[in-house]
Amino acid sequence: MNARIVIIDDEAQIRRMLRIALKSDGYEVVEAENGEQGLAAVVRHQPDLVILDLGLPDMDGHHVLEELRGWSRVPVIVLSVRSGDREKVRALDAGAQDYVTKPFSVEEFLARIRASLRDYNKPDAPKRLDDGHLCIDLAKRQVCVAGRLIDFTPKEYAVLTRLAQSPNCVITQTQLLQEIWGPGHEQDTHYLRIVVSHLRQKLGDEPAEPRYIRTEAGVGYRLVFREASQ
Amino acid sequence: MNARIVIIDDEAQIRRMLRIALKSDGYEVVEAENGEQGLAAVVRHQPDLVILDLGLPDMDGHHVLEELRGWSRVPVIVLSVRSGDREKVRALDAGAQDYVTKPFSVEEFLARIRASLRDYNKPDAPKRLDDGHLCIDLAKRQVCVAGRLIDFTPKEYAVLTRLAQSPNCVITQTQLLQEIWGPGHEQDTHYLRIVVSHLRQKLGDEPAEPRYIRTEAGVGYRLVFREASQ
DNA sequence: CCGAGTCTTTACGCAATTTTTACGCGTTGA
DNA sequence: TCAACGCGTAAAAATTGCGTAAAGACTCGG
Repeated sequence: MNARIVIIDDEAQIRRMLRIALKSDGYEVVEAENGEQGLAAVVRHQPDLVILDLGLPDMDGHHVLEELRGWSRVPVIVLSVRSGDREKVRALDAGAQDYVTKPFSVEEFLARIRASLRDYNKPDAPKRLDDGHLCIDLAKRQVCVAGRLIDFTPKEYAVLTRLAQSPNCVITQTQLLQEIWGPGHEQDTHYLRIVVSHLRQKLGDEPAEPRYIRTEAGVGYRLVFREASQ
Repeated sequence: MNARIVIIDDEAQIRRMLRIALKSDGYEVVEAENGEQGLAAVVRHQPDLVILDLGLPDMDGHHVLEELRGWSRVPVIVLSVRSGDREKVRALDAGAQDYVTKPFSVEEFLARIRASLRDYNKPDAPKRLDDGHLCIDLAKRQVCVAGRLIDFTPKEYAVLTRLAQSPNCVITQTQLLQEIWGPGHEQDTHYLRIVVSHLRQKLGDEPAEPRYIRTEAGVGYRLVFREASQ
């Protein structure tokens, strides 16, 4: 989960300071001391964010940003001693997420990094289970069986996704009843049997030899998933 | 294409300057001179960006941001005379996209607005949906059905486009009510039913087997789109 | 100040979902 | 062997939520 950050800056001092600050915040850091190295590092390490100094020895920082934007939309925070409007406008319009002028406060800089990562990495958790036959898309709230979209009632969907959250693990009856029907329904196990029955019908599961929802007698249920992706 | 921007600032001078600069760049501008007015304006005008001054007469700017983030993810650029790290870190971590210290360069400020608008409107949000029968153009704010332009009331349009921003995903009733009717209306689900009813009529959708707006009972609604083009 | 358009309130028929009730089947243990 | 128990299924009854219409309240521009 630790974000990876590429620093492109020719000053070893700045790199050192940033590296220490970033690592202590749990980021993975990759350093590059010129534009060419920087672009190579972005290709190689696929970072979640890039810190780019405009004053590089081999090529103009604006040029680096321009080239980068030709094939990547990774968020870039530009760093510069130059504080002229023109520079800032140019960098921001070229696709930089933010522009920070040296000298800067480390705390503020880290906060700007957090903001960039947060805002950019929004579509990050498309949780999905798919084994070719059954596909559960938690983000879209959609379930397919053999390519067919299936409709579920709220309770049915809740039970199925609760099981899907911990594939291949037994979820106890009490747990399911408490979490879905609310406290005070721990004894109503027949609700569960009915819902599971409907689920198996819609999933094309035979209760004698169920492919997906296995019964653990007296305990609870388990969703069996072979090729579970993350 | 014209983005709408809400300015929340108590100083008429600053508002005036921003208004002139923003309008000359083609933005639609709405002004508010305190926090309460500002929040109301965001609910009412559904802006694409918010400019928020931290020094407001009625409530703390941080508090405004906090409340706003409870129900909206519209990008916010914070404006302040205070330049302390703590302030900046707090605002950025609370969900601000950017933090600009007064006095500031108008050119730079406009560039930061362009950057925020550009970066925020990127994630998986197609500006235009078209399946041959229904065409939703979010940029032009136009909707066609079978080649005919359709008129919608503001609420109808807001619901439709909110659904269109995440095609094929369920948007919960609470989400729709909070984002469009504002906080405090989470329970008024019948508003939604009425608006959806009107939308289906205008879209030529039968509620029994809806082609476009599908009901997820007890949860929310989903805009079904097969051939979503760019 | 008025009227058109919009939003809110109110009301009611209908459909879907949940809960209740009932019954058959296999396993287990006395 | 058979009674008790947990499970699965199928129906009903009850409850909840949905869709629509229509009337009153509100807003805004002229």
